Order: sequence, then structure tokens, then C-alpha cells
Amino acid sequence: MANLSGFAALADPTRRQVFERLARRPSSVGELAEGLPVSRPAVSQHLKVLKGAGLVTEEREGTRHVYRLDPRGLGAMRSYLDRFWDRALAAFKEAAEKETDS
Amino acid sequence: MANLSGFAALADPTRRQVFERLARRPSSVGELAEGLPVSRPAVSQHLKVLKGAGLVTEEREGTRHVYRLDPRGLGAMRSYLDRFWDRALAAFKEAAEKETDS
DNA sequence: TCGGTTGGTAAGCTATGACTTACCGTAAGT
DNA sequence: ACTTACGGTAAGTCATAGCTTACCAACCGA
Repeated sequence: MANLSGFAALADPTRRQVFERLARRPSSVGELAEGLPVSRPAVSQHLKVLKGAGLVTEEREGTRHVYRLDPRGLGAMRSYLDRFWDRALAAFKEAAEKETDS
Repeated sequence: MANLSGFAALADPTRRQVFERLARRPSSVGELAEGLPVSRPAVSQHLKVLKGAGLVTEEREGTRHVYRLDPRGLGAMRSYLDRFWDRALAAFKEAAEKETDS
């Protein structure tokens, strides 16, 4: 089974903001920290978690560290949820039919 | 934007176990608690969170409370991730091309 | 080589989250 | 009515997560 820490990674609102900003454009740590209500070290720590979840990659340009989205973690999460999608629809229909019985 | 607390809901491992067991078959609180390494109240609290995230529905049969998967929360999470899927692939290709430049 | 820019890490604080036991409410069977 | 089964809630404990400031390392331009 793939790495599911992506759920924990996207659970935090500010970390989700970091993720969504990187979806707009690849950015450095400082650029991200400017537009966010937290300090630069906090952003750095969030990026570490996102990277560990495979949601983000790091590329070093001199001293600048540029982060961008990584499809790997995203794909793992998507396929995890897809495994339950059919089940959920089936459960919904069963419940709906049981409802109309009464 | 839809309810994104699903990420927080699935972030916890034992709560994810509850969710996955409900994918197999709709179950009552006690049934769930039997197969899990935590107490029944803990399961009850997890179900409250899952329900709040729209991942699970509750149906009362007398004193038994039967829980089953709810497609609503699952769908919200899927479409959220899908919004970033194309972006992630594009970012990956850009990075790969920049790699071959050097 | 030295000053400035960039960013990761350490240490510490605080809030929150997951868990426990104890308790209470409600429905069903006798 | 009494009892038993089922499950949600309260209160308290402990670990962890997110944040801050302070510090250090690495790379770059003059």
C-alpha cells in the first residue's frame, strides 16, 4: 500500500495553503512565507511534511530551494479514495432502498 | 468550497481503520469496537468525526446505530484532489525538461 | 574574503487530539 | 416495572503537532 501520510499532510489548513500556492506556481520558501500568516521556519517545516508525503518535490538553485507539486503522492491519495468510491455509492443506494421500504 | 475536514478525518490511522471496515460492510458501534484495539467510546468519537466530515452516515435500528459509507464526503475529497492533478503532472514535466537541459 | 541572502534545524511553549474510565439515556425483552 | 444491551457524553491524562525565536550552514556577489 502506498504512503497515506498525505491525508495528515493536507489535514492542516495552513499546510493546505502552502500546497495550493505551489499548485499555482513553483515557489521558494521565502516567496511562500511572504503571502502566509506564519513565519518562514514554519513554512519550511510544512514543506518538509509535504515532501515526506510525496506531495511536493524540492529543487535547489544555488541557495534558493524551489518547491513544486509532485504527482506521486497525489496519485496515491486519489487511488486510495477511488477504492472506496463504488462501495460508497452502493452503500448509499442500499440505504435509500431501505428507506423507501418503510 | 466543500467540506475538507475529510483530510483530518482520514489522517488518523485507527479512524482510517474504522472507515475501511465500514467499506466492507455497514456495522454498529460495538461490532466495530470488537475488531479494533481501542475502546467502544473511542470508536464512537471517531464515528462522530467521520460523520462530521460527511464520510459516514448513521441509521438507528432500535438502540443499535448502524454506520455506512457516505459518498458525499468522499466525492468532495476526490474533486479537491482532481483540481490539482493536471497541475501536478504539468509541474512534473517542466521539472523533467529542466533536468535534461543540464 | 567578507557581507548579505536564503533556508534548514534546535529548543521551547501551547493547544489540540486520541484515549481511558465513569456515567447516563434509551430502547427491547421478560 | 426491571433488567439488559447498546451507545453517546463528560472529565481527565498524555502525547504530539504547529508555532515562535534563536542559531547555524551554504552559496553568491562585491
